[in-house]
Amino acid sequence: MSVKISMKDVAKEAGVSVSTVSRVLNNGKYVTDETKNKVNTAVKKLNYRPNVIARGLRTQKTNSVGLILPDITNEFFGKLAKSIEEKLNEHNINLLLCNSNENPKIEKNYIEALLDKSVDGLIFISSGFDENLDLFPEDLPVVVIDRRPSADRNIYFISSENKKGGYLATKHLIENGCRDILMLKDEKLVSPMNERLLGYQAALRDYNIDFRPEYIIKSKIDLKEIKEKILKIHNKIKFDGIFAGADRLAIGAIRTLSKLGYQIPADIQIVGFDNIPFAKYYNPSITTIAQQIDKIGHKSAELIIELINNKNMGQADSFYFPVYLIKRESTT
Amino acid sequence: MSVKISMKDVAKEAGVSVSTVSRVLNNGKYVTDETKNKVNTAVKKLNYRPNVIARGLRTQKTNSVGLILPDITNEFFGKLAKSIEEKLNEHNINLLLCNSNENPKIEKNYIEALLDKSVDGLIFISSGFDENLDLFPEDLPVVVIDRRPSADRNIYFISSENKKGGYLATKHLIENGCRDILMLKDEKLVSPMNERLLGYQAALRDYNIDFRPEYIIKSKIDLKEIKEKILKIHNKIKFDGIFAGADRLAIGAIRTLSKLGYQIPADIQIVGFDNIPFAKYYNPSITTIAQQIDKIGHKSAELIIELINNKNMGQADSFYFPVYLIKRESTT
DNA sequence: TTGAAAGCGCTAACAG
DNA sequence: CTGTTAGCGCTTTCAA
Repeated sequence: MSVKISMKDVAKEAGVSVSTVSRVLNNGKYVTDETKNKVNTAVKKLNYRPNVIARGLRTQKTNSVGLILPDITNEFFGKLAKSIEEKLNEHNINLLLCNSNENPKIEKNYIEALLDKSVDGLIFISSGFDENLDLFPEDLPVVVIDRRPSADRNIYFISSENKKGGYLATKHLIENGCRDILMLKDEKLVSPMNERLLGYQAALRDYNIDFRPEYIIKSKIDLKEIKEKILKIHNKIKFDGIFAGADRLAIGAIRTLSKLGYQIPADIQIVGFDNIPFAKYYNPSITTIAQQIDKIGHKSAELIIELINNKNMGQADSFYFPVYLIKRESTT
Repeated sequence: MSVKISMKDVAKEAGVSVSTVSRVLNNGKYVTDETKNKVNTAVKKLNYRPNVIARGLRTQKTNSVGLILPDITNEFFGKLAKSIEEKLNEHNINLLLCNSNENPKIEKNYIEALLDKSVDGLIFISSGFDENLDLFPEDLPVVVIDRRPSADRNIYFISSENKKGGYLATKHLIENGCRDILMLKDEKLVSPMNERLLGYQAALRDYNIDFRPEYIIKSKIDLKEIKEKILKIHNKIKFDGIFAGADRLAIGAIRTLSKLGYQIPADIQIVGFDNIPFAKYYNPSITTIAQQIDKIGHKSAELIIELINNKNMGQADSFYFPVYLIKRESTT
């Protein structure tokens, strides 16, 4: 079975020329039903499958899209990847997935590899090193998600209403009686977390609570590191509420504080961000800000497809998806 | 910048022929250092990058490997994908990732798409529908992970010592005093869970405890479904220990039982499987059987590379990686 | 050591 | 409506 069948074989079998076979396979315009049948029969009989490499060489299209993201094991990116892939698959577009591991060097290699592979478009979640954006050719369809490029590039961007999320979380804590509210965030300079921080600050301001920089706790989004940070500050700073910029941070915090003897939410209330599946099943379950990951993923896929089919869409747009608070046991 | 540079341009710039350029780029054999220099200079100057599509058409190699797995948002598969990708990346091989979503139909489409793309090899985690294995051409390098194909195919297979894991978990519970031990497993007929079940049964036998089929609780690996199952049986069946075939199942069970008022581990002890990152940070932290996912991933990648480079490796092997128990708070 | 030329499998003018 | 032909960019004989 392993002998490769080409269009030539089909053409011979059907008694027509290769171009006719090609026509039938591609759109069927200008072909009699009879020839069409002959060709289709031959295709079936020989079990012919077009060689997409050859087609790609000729058409300069590969029907593939690259996705570069920082870490597939992070449930946010994992779900995003899944929903993007789902949508692309509906359109018979393949996804080339690349983990940059938050490493600009690896990210650069991947961008180049994907360009070499002639992907039709690129969906990009930055590791935070904006210079890599310069690697994209002008005419390559690109959609950036989640982490906004700081430079004033004319680029499509999709994310959640992060600032609003930070505001909602903080407001919820304040209205529940918290006055000394920590924020847990990552260390990135440019990231959705900074928007969340802005929301946090805005809420404090609206409720006439002073913002204190030492209440911002920075940590990688890593259970172990956040544990160490909490241990380090819990008896130096007095606090009755925590806005964690990611559910992972919330989990690390809850676990650590519980071990220290604090009651959640009686002593300390906590709000997370992302609504990862475990948030609902943690002990206690975690109040969190939900992002509509599926919508973001599907929109990205749809947008990249649109850009591929119609490269001149003019001024690039940004899209921000709504977030909402889900009340659970970690707040009163 | 967006004008595509081809070998022709480089040849012209360097004042040599395309075949010489090709030689320099590929191995540099039979070329004077002088010509080599001229070519390399031209390559740099023009910022030339070879067109991998054209090369693929010519050489029938694509330097890419397909990975089909059931669900990237499952942390086990996510980590696996990451470690596979890592290793392949070291060898400049690209990974085409496909989510079958546990759906044989989608899986079939992906297999065909990957074959069409002329991937050099395929790493495969089955959705459980063995017929799809028949789609692989005889001469395609294939490595199957985790879910063993039932048929007697001559195929490379890699997984953990699942039976031993089930044994260790159950033994631990028994030695901690449990006598009525539930096992939580998925509903798949062919899967690592069945090996784990065998280990569970073996341990019961070794300790002279009767195996009772009604103590096997079947559920999708889904927090919500396991919750429903637990609610349904907790006052029908008396039990003092649970071996959960996956940490997700353990989490669903712990959460549900806690809400019902049971103390973990005082009333009921629980052992999970996989050692997902959250296992350590759950409340209570979860005793679990750890798989060496990185080793499995790296081995798969190395193996597929070997198979690609040397297709006739004769009789296919199987590899089983050790597992071990990590003691945490969910058992005494 | 180098160059000319064929051809991988396909699509897209162009001619008929 | 169909066939002939050129050529996408590269590698690989073959001849020089």
